[in-house]
Amino acid sequence: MSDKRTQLIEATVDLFSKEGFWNTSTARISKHAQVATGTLFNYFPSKEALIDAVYLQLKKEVRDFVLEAYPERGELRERMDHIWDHYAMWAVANPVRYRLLEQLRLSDLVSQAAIDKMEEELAFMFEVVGEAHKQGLYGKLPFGFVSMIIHAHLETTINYAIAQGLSGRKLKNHLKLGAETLWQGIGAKG
Amino acid sequence: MSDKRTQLIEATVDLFSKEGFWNTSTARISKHAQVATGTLFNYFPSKEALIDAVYLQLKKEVRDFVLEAYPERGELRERMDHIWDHYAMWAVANPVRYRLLEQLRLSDLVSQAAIDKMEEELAFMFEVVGEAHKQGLYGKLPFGFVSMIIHAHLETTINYAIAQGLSGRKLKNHLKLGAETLWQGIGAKG
DNA sequence: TGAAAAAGTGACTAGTCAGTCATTTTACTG
DNA sequence: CAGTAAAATGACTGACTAGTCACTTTTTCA
Repeated sequence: MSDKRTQLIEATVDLFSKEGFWNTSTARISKHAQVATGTLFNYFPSKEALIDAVYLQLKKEVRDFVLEAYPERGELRERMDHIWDHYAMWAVANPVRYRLLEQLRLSDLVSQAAIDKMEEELAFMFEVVGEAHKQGLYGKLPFGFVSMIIHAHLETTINYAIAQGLSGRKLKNHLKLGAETLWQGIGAKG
Repeated sequence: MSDKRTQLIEATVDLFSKEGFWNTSTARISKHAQVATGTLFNYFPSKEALIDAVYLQLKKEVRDFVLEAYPERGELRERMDHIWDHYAMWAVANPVRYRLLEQLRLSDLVSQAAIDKMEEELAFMFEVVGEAHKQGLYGKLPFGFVSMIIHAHLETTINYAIAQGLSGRKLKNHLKLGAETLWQGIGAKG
């Protein structure tokens, strides 16, 4: 991975976060990366390709963090908790990158190819949700609905933690509270 | 309210939904509204003012729908259910407008003044959340966290209903299920 | 009816954009 | 060193942008 490529991606993350996608021209990115405008297009054939690369880079960072010490062969609940905690901790430790990732996800700027590629690499996360469903942990709720609830609730838990600037033990407690609220809500009754 | 003003707002809603904000120029909006480019700027001093007007128009539509037959003096739970159901039903009946509203909310394109103005007009919705908090309905959860959860969960409930194309009795049942899940999750224990 | 006001028009301006390409600089090889 | 390939450069292009303004058409009302 070339040095200039990394510089360009980091400059893009920085400017997108500070100014938003739409106020960030390729010229500004090049300048910020201390590189000529043409050089950007030596590394990325188009602005869209650069955005894809930024998206994939950030997703890769999350995945790597979540997979650190991941209990591959542990109990379902243990794996779920690991993902929940690590995903949230990465987000809280990297709020700028997390926000950018969320914005990119909703923006239509990332190509379907890039999204597909990353969903493949994050498959292990979706698997645990499916596994829990098979074990009947969700009661009568439809699977698709539960998936959406889990995702939204994790996002909300993260957003609150970032807004409150939680860290350390307070963060741990909040994440636990968030998870409890979720399970209490979607858990099978009785 | 002038006819051309309405045409321009509707054309903007239409193009923003179809093409996104950033691929929609004032020239295209004018053309779509069958009006000259200059006419747009007779009605709105700038593109931003037009976007504000679109935002306020959509919010007004939601508010009017929610306030229809609103049980102003009813029990807290009755009022909450009314808001929950009507907000969601508007969204499901107007998915394009709902999506645009959500996107605008996250986009930084709407001026703070417009946001403030609308929050004032939607104050009655926030009040019920606060009232429920005072009655201790949320148990040990912090108020700010509960507010975010309620909002996110309503959004999720709506998104699932739209994705599944629910309507009629199926929609009613789904909304009830969504509300139950929420209360089961955030409700005070014991 | 006629004159003044209001509403509507679209060619135009000044500026921005993504992307190109002829040229220069750097890195490598023998 | 020389010779060559690869990398980097930045002035430039054509397409597009929000917004303007001198002008035309329509509406109003005495």
